[in-house]
Amino acid sequence: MSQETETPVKAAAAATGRVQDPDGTRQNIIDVALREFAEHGLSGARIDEIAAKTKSSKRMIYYYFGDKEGLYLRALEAAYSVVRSGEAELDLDHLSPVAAMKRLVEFTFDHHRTHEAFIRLVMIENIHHGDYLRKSDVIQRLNAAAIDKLDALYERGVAAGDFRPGLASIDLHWQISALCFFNVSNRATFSGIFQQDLGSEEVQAALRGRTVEMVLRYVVIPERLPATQA
Amino acid sequence: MSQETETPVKAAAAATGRVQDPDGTRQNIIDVALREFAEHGLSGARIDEIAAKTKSSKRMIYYYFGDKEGLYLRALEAAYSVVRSGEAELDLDHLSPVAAMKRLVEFTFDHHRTHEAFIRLVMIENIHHGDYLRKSDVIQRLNAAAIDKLDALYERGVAAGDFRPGLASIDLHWQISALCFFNVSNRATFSGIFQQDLGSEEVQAALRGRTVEMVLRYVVIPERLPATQA
Amino acid sequence: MSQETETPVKAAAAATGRVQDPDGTRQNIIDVALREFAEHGLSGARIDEIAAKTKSSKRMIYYYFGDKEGLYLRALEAAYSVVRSGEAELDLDHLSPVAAMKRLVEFTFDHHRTHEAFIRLVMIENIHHGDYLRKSDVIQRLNAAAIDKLDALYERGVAAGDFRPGLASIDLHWQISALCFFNVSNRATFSGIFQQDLGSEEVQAALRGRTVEMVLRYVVIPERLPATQA
Amino acid sequence: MSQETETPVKAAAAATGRVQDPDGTRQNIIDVALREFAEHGLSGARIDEIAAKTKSSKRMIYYYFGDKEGLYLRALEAAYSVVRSGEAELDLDHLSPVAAMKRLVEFTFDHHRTHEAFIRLVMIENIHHGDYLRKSDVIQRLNAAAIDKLDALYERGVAAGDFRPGLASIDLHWQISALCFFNVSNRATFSGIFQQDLGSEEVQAALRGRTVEMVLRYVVIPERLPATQA
DNA sequence: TATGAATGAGGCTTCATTCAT
DNA sequence: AATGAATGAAGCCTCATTCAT
Repeated sequence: MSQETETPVKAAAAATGRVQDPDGTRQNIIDVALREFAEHGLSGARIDEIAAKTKSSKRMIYYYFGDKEGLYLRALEAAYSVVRSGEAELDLDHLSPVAAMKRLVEFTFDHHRTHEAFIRLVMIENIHHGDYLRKSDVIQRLNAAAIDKLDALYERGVAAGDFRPGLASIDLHWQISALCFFNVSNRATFSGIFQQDLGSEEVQAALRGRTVEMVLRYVVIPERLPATQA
Repeated sequence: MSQETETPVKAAAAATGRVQDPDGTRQNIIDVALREFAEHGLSGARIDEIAAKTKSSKRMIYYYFGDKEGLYLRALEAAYSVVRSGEAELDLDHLSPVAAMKRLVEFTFDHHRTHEAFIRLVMIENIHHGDYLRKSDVIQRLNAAAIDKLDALYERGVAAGDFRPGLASIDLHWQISALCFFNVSNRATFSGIFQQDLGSEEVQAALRGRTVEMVLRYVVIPERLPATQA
Repeated sequence: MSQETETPVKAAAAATGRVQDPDGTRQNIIDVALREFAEHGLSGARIDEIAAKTKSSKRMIYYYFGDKEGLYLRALEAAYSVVRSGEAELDLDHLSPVAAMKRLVEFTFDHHRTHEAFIRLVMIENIHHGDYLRKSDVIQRLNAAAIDKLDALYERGVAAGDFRPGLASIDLHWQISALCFFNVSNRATFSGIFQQDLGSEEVQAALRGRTVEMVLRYVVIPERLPATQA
Repeated sequence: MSQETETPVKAAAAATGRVQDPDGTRQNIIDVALREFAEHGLSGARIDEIAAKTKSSKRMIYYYFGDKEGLYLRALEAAYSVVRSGEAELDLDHLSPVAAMKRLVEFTFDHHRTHEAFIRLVMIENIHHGDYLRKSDVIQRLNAAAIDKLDALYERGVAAGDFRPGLASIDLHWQISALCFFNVSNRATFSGIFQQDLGSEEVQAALRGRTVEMVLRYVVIPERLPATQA
């Protein structure tokens, strides 16, 4: 989250331990804040606690972010930014449409699962009715290209005769997201109610498989389904 | 949520003019608390605000519920209780397996959609890692029978040759829940990012249809799918 | 400023030293706040300092007055209230118009001089462009009758042929106020610049005499001026 | 307030593009500080705000003035300096004593009215018991000659038989100041209480006329009063 | 001479909770 | 059973000031 590029200033900072390094200070605060807000929510997080876990001070939080809400917004943006940049690494072009779709769903499932802080921030943001997300130009821009990959893949699959025509990729995105998001967001209550730990590797592998299956059965023409799904 | 039944105590209370209705007072507090916790979260909700919206006073909250967390737990239980009792009214036995499954998904979709406070409380509870839910015997009991209906239906469908065998009803429940829950829980951010209001009647109707379709394609044997889904 | 009427509750409060006494608590806070705001201004006064000098706590300030500005407003109202009720004791009817006018000016001069906290609060309020005063219904009401006495006196004097006709009592009030107010409000800088202490009894007596003389020469017909002023 | 005169240094600064104009920087800071202190008081004014409105930076304020109080003192001195130098332009010698006195009062009235920032700083300084003024040699010197003009005029008027003998010019100065100062300093509260705007041109003209009248009636022998005042 | 980054102390306010009646 | 008054701890935020470059 904080890929530092080596500069003289930062080198000095690293050496002495406490020299001026605006970007480093900012990023460090955001990193800590992201974790704290993800863990405790906007009202539950404590500025004092965030400051304490930071390399700098409470005062600097206000210096750079104005107030608690300003910091929360930057943390939210950082979370989206990290996740989206991770998604960019996914390469589907060399796979057949069906294999690519399988890969996409698996990737999304794993990606959500390994970015719990992001999931929790999105939950928290929804509790706040999306008020902060709506204020952020950054997030708007980041997500503009979020479904481009899926869109291209779907068109390719339809052209190849593998996918059912007539679906909208934003709807597909919604469905994939729902399953992958819920797996992380509601694990605690679901596990609690049905008295079983959904977080274990075996259960997760099974859930992942069923999620892939569900999406493929929805999108792929029955005859083109892989044998394991038939 | 607070259907009052006439009791001697309440009659007396009404007669003397003094409000002496323990159960009514308790229930009224819970009703208010449920709304406030659903809106603002556990740390975001304010005891003062809850008390002010109550027919009684802050002192009574502590008298009946001990502290803020105690009140939150009761509100959470009340939310689950209301939702589960609503589900009990669903009658699937007179429908064919496929029609019944369609009905079940539609019901779940609508039920979640019309019980936003419940959804939000579950989100909040997940933010708290399910700590309070785990403490509650009431919720455990309530949910024990939550998937009985689905279980019975699935068995009936398999026996009739309509459903694929080999699925676990708890998994089906997970998948249906994921789609229906996400529809409410993440509407704000999803709408925000893709710049369209997912809450409108038309969009909701479409989402509902696709959710049904996704489940049916997953469960029902292709040949037995209704024409509209083929 | 805090005329307490003996009640059982207050008797108990006085006995134990710290029992519930809302009015007493409120009044005590206002008394302290009035002094602190008069001494340091709105931004200069410290809530902590006010609370420390109070019989109760910082928390009670917010309980009763909401915030610092709310407390300031009540202190301002209290200051006006005290001054106006003091003025009510002045009885001019048994004196001749000229003697009464002399008496009125002397009274105003002394009254301002002995209510320095009030003067300072009014200065402070003027620094704030009268924003708080304008919000206060209480002050508006209090001052409605502020110049009634002067008005009646002036009319009587004109009718008796002692006073010049054609003056407006609000203008007279303005002039008397200016001289008596300035005596207190600007004493520090005036003394500082001209290197003499204007606060001594002798200088004050002289200033008072000249103030009376200035007003009488302005209002009274020359022939009717008392010998000492001629 | 900051009439810049061309100097070699400034020329160089303009040439190189780098701002290197100590006096200009200092004066600019004082100008801004004067306005801010006048508007918000010593404790109410913000160093950050002053710095922001300055052409230079916060660091320069500390470099030139040491601390906030040092800056306030220089601003106070600047305010007195500006006002006194304005007064120097008043020429009374070519007028008759009575006309000159009228002119002096009118001038003072207008001068105060058009230098509200000065008036407010004096109010603020009085709130601080004149502590800073007393520290300033500059102000002491400036004001030494403040009443010389009035003194000379009064002596001339007495010699001409126009003015009453036996008055002290410092007392006259006090009275004139009181009326002219109050007109500005207490306009907000006076307007607020009597629900009329004292700042309008008409009302100000009337107040000015009455102030002149009051002073003339106090100083001038009745027979020598101008017809309009009789 | 000049600047942006950094700071510690202290300011105002809010919170869940308890007390006295 | 019920109420308004009271509280201590802790929360968010701001201030004048200094440091590193």
